[in-house]
Amino acid sequence: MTDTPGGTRIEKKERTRRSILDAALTLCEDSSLVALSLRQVAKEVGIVPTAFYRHFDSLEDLGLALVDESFVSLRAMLRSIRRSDGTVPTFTEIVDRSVATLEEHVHRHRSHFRFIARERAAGPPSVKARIRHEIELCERELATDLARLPGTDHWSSHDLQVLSSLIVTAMVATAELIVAAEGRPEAEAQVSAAARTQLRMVLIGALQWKSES
Amino acid sequence: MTDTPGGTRIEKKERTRRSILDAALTLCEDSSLVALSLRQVAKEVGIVPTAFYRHFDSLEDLGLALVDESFVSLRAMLRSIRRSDGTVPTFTEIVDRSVATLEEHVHRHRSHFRFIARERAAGPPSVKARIRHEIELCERELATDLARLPGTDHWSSHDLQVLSSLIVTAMVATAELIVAAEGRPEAEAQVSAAARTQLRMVLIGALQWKSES
DNA sequence: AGTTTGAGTGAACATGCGTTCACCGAAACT
DNA sequence: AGTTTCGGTGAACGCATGTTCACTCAAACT
Repeated sequence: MTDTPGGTRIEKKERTRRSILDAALTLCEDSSLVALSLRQVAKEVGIVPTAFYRHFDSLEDLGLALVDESFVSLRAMLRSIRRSDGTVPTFTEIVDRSVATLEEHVHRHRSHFRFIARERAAGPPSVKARIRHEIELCERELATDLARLPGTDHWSSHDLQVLSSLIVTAMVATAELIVAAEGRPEAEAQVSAAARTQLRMVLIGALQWKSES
Repeated sequence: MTDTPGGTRIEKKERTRRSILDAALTLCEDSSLVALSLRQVAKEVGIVPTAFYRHFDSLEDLGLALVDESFVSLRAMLRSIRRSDGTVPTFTEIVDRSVATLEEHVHRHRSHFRFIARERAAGPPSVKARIRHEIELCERELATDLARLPGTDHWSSHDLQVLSSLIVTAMVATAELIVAAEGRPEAEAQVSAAARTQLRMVLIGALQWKSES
């Protein structure tokens, strides 16, 4: 296989593992994990099919590793959205900054986002379950963030959760549209403008609705 | 093959075609179109692999037919939501009726909904494109419905479209959750309660937001 | 220096794949 | 009655698949 010189045995193994993960991500780009073959991956990496088993028990196992990896970068995005710059931001600032951050991260980790969007719906059951679980964690994190917003003091955690899941759903859809708008900047600008509008509608609407009840 | 007696040649052909569509829908239930094999379908239907070509040019062609079929039932659902009972309904009534109708239709056409949800993200490019197009049509239909609601008179068609797409996104997500809650009535009740809350938040929020601008 | 470990090898297997082709036989036409 | 149409057949092709097994040979240990 293509060996960048570096020597210690575990380093070499880690390098091969990375190659496998990257190759798999590339190869199932326009199909799905369930349509991916072990031999295809091996050929792409430049190893013999059997060597694959030194790194993963099965393609499903590989899939789970890709899910974990993808959510590491997704979580980094959430953290950088959450990180406030000291001043207390307005709703508009929060919305603008969140959508801008989403846009940037979708570009930087395009194949991870595509992988999640695809396998969430079409992956092997265990992969789907893991993704569902990770997204639920994201929703919960967002719910605790929302709880810190002014005007939500008296909300039940259940209502926060419902609002949070609506927002996450809308943002996942937005991410998919950004990916689809790849290479058409004006289309992407439209998508992010729509996303900002939607977020504002939801936030203002939720607050308004609550103060009525 | 298994022949229910009926005789005229075109009837027989139509019956086989149906069997193929049903078999395909069943077989890719827990994988995807891209992981479906022609021989599998043929075996399930009880015909020899080559006979498949008498009905479809390729699996992709079959996929497109399944998309069309699925959206026929989806459109029926939208029509029955739109059909008013004469009286002018309140927002709450609209929301409750819409979610109830969605719930009922997801149950009645479970595999169609699952198919769309899956192939929308993982299908062959042409199938994905067709689904994307059909969903856009739904969004436009909904936008014209929203325009008939009191309080939206002065909205731009663009804003209506943005709101509409948010609602469709939320309802697609809800449909997926209903499918996932299959056979756990209390989980499903939670999902539909959350969907009603989300719809109310969005509608009230959008109206409020607009009247401010 | 000698031994163990373990990533990568390469042949072999049974199975499944899409597609081709010439063919059959009954329903549908003339 | 005679002919055409056409859904379904079955053998054959070359190729890709997942998994097994006994193997090599250098890095990592003792």
